[in-house]
Amino acid sequence: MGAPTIQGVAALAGVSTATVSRALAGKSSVSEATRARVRAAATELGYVASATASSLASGRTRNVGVVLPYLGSWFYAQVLQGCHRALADQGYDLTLYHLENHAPDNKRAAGRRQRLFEEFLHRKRIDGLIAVSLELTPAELEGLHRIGRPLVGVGGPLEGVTTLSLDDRAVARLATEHLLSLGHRTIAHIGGAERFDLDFGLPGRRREGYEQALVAAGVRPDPALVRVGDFTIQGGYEAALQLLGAPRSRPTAIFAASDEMAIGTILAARDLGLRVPEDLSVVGIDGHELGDFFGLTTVDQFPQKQGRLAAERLLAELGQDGASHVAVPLPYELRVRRSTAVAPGGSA
Amino acid sequence: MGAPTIQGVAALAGVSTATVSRALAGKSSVSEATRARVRAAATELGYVASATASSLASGRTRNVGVVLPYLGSWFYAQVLQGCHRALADQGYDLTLYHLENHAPDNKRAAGRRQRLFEEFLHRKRIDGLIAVSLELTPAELEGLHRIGRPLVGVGGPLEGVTTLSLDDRAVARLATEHLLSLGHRTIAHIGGAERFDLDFGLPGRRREGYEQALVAAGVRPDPALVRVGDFTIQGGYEAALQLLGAPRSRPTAIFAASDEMAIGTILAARDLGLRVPEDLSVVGIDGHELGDFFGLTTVDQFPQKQGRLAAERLLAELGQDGASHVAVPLPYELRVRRSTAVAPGGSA
DNA sequence: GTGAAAGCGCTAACAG
DNA sequence: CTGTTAGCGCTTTCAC
Repeated sequence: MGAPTIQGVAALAGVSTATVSRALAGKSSVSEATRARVRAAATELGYVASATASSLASGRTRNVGVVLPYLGSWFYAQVLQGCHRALADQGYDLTLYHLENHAPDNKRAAGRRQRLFEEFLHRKRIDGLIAVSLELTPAELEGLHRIGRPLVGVGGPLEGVTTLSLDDRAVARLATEHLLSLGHRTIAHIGGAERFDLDFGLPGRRREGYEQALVAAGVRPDPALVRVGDFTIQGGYEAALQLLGAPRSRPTAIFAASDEMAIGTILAARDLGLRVPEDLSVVGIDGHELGDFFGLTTVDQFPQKQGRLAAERLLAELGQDGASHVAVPLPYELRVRRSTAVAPGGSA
Repeated sequence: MGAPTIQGVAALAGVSTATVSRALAGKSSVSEATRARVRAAATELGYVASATASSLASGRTRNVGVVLPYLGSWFYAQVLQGCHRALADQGYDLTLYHLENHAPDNKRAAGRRQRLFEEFLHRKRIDGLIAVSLELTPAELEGLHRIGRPLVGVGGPLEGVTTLSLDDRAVARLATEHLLSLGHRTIAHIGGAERFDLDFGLPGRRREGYEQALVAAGVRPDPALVRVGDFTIQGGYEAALQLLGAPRSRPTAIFAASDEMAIGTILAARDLGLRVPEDLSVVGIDGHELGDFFGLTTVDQFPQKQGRLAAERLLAELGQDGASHVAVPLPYELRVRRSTAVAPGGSA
């Protein structure tokens, strides 16, 4: 007994296969009576249309690919979850393409990556693609366009691609202005090293926003107050130890470019016997789930919503045929918790 | 210009489409000379076989589904990553089916879940399925079998399904014995509440292992030393506060059923002014990435490897036709770091 | 070794 | 509103 086919349903309902197809696809050109009979037959047989056959015949797969780095990080998992839900609600499957951490000398990872852009993505299994935080080589970008399907990027500008992106400078300014408004003047920053194949210069833009806010407030940016972390708790911890260990120029506030680094900062402060926020204010970026537990003030960027918006955008482009290729700004919001307060001895 | 088809390759190579198919599929019945010509033609045209057409014709999709809960948690993301890599290395795509958190009154989530088991999984888009930590209703399980494809479970026994599972009792015994061997006698446990639709009684089994180890060492289990958390840092923190706040019967060691709860325990101890490990030893389960930072002693269960093993198992079942339906034990290993030490005033 | 031909199960004109 | 008729782009007998 193979699985039921459209033929079986047609026979049972006493109509042609074309009618079954139309009825089940919800086309308007089917009488309600017929549709009901077809539905009943389909249910009775437990019929579900074969995606492969349907795809081949129609040219639509009802499947979307998502290319994503760092599956292990909370942030990207949230984005993925947002994509998944939005797609599933529209009946779409999601095929996951994970891009591994890019160690330059890792041959195997490089091979996997190449195979992704040259083989997997070209199998016509997907109607469209969502690319999250990808910095691509020209060859890879060309490969992406060559698949000839709508493409939506999240988090970085891709040549000729609709992209949802966060205004990193504005976010960093907002975080820094929050600290300034509390009277802080010695504000340190833990950012990220500029890597080659990721982030689209994100660390740089956040640092710029930080400096812009300082300058606008008449505070002179001090390079000694800037450290780089690797966006992990540990990285933030270590950078914060350096910053807070300096006896002379210890900052009264630290703005970290990610919540995980901010949490590392809070832990470092504790280990040094500093109280947060009495002795040190800390603010991060992301809206990480742990932020609540640590009382972390942050600029939330709603990662799950980013995934949802990307999926909705892509589905829209699949619906109408004209791709727009616009840049869409992503929402963000300052979320004040217990890790920030008026500067010691200062006044707001 | 549509994408190149097998026809174009055949024409360019001067052979039939059948030969192109065979040559590219690596069948032995093609002369090396022909194969080389076909390869060259395919490369020249940038030809990649359409997965949908190939699937329809052959009945094999080269795609595997992964059903997974809690995408947001580090642990499951690791499992997924392990699956993905193993599958991709064999040329398989991975279609992700995320099962949302099961709030009993959440109609939308329940609807999504039902649709998954009755529609998405039956579209013949996948050759097989990996089910991670799913506790299913009989109807859902029946639905899974009805798709008529190989099935591999991770983390819980599914009726008539090959399952990779951790010996939770043994793991809990190992963790507890580690503490006992350091001279601890007042050992508390932070476990999980038994939920209805998940975990296969995992919290219960871990608690049993804990009690077995105690009894074997001549220590009488004390229900007052057991608290439930929700497997998060926050949950562990709160449970630990309760445990450590009791002035009379404060434990010298805490065994948490997950690393995240163990980390919460460490943070709670710090907030109470207790030193780890001098005043309190802490051990967890998982092998969480944060364990290193916090110096957490744990029983590692290699989640990424779990995903890889599941994928390899499934691919094996796809290769040979006979499903085995055996239970495969998962590896684990005690990993001693700085959070455990000899009991205060005791001796090992 | 290679080619011809028959589908895989569905959708999409085109008629009526 | 419904049926008939071609395929979608491959894989796979079955011949040669």
